[in-house]
Amino acid sequence: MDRDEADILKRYMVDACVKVANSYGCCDAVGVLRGTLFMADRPVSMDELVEETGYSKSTVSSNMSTLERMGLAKRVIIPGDKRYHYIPVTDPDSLKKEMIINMRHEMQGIIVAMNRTEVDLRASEYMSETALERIGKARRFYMQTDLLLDLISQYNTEELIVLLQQGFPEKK
Amino acid sequence: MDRDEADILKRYMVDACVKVANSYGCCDAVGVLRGTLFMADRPVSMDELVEETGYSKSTVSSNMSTLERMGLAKRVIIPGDKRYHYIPVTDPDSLKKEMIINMRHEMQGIIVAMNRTEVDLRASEYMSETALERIGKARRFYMQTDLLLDLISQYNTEELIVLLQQGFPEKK
DNA sequence: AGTTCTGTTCGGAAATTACCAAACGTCCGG
DNA sequence: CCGGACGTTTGGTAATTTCCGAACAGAACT
Repeated sequence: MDRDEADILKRYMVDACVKVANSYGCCDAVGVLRGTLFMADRPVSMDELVEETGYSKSTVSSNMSTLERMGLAKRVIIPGDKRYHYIPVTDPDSLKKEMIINMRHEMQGIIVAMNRTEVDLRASEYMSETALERIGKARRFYMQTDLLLDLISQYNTEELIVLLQQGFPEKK
Repeated sequence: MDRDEADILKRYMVDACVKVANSYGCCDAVGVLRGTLFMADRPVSMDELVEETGYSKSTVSSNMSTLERMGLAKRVIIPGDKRYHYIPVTDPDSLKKEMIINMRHEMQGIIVAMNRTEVDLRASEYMSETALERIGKARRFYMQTDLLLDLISQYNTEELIVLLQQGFPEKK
């Protein structure tokens, strides 16, 4: 297969991955690399990624590191080849786990901030009831969401779908 | 309450909001404004936001628009005042809805890309079985997740927690 | 009509980021 | 101990983004 053909085949995935990457504040290269990796039919070495994406070696190196950190790519060892090779992470459980970890991290950051703010507020002579109440309400939301995410992480997606589709036992 | 006192009180929330904003690829100003708005004990006009954040009017204007677009702030009308006033969105249902919409949007973008890629792949003379299989597997994951998000959006958080905590009826 | 008080948009300056090429460190096989 | 193949880190540059001030447009009031 020639380069042009490969580029045409992967363009939609690359575009979609770039959009996702951007929505998380990552640069285009992360998306391009993710899409390219996804469309490869075998583990890909760094030079091949350089070749296929047109980015420099250093750009590929650093952005593959971020993809790895995000849990979207993994290094594998090819016997008889001392270079690293990358494969995309497509395993549903890993992807789901990664998504949930990220979301919980966000929740927990906000919860910690709210706790600290509440302490400050109560110590302040200008203690605002409105602010305290708002913090209480919002914190309850974030803590509930965090708990929900924890529960969700204990089931796999199929189980969750079944559970939610059957819903509550009918109350007569 | 003087400015310094207010700044101390809101610092944790501002920091946390900036972090969240950055993780979504937004600039600091979005986070600062969100945190400031959250800590206000009444609807805030744009000049007050200018005053409290130190950003210029134009910066506040454009970034408040993005906060509104993200569903994190809302404009309200104060009778007898022709200026706009902002309030933070803290309603759990709205926040949850917004989160789910964003995630589903991401899922659907990838699904569309995969569908198009599959068409291309099947039409290609170099049709890669590996790629086809990977797309099938991944698409199933994204479609399932999308369905799950849809189901999740039909319950409120309390209901979901109860449902998942009781789990499946014990099978003897 | 004109005036004043809004908020948005525009153009440019400053700061930040993405990217590349080259230098560097490291690991292996001789 | 020495080359050679790899991947990472660094320094500089080009491009992008952020932000501000000024110009602008729209109400509401006189």
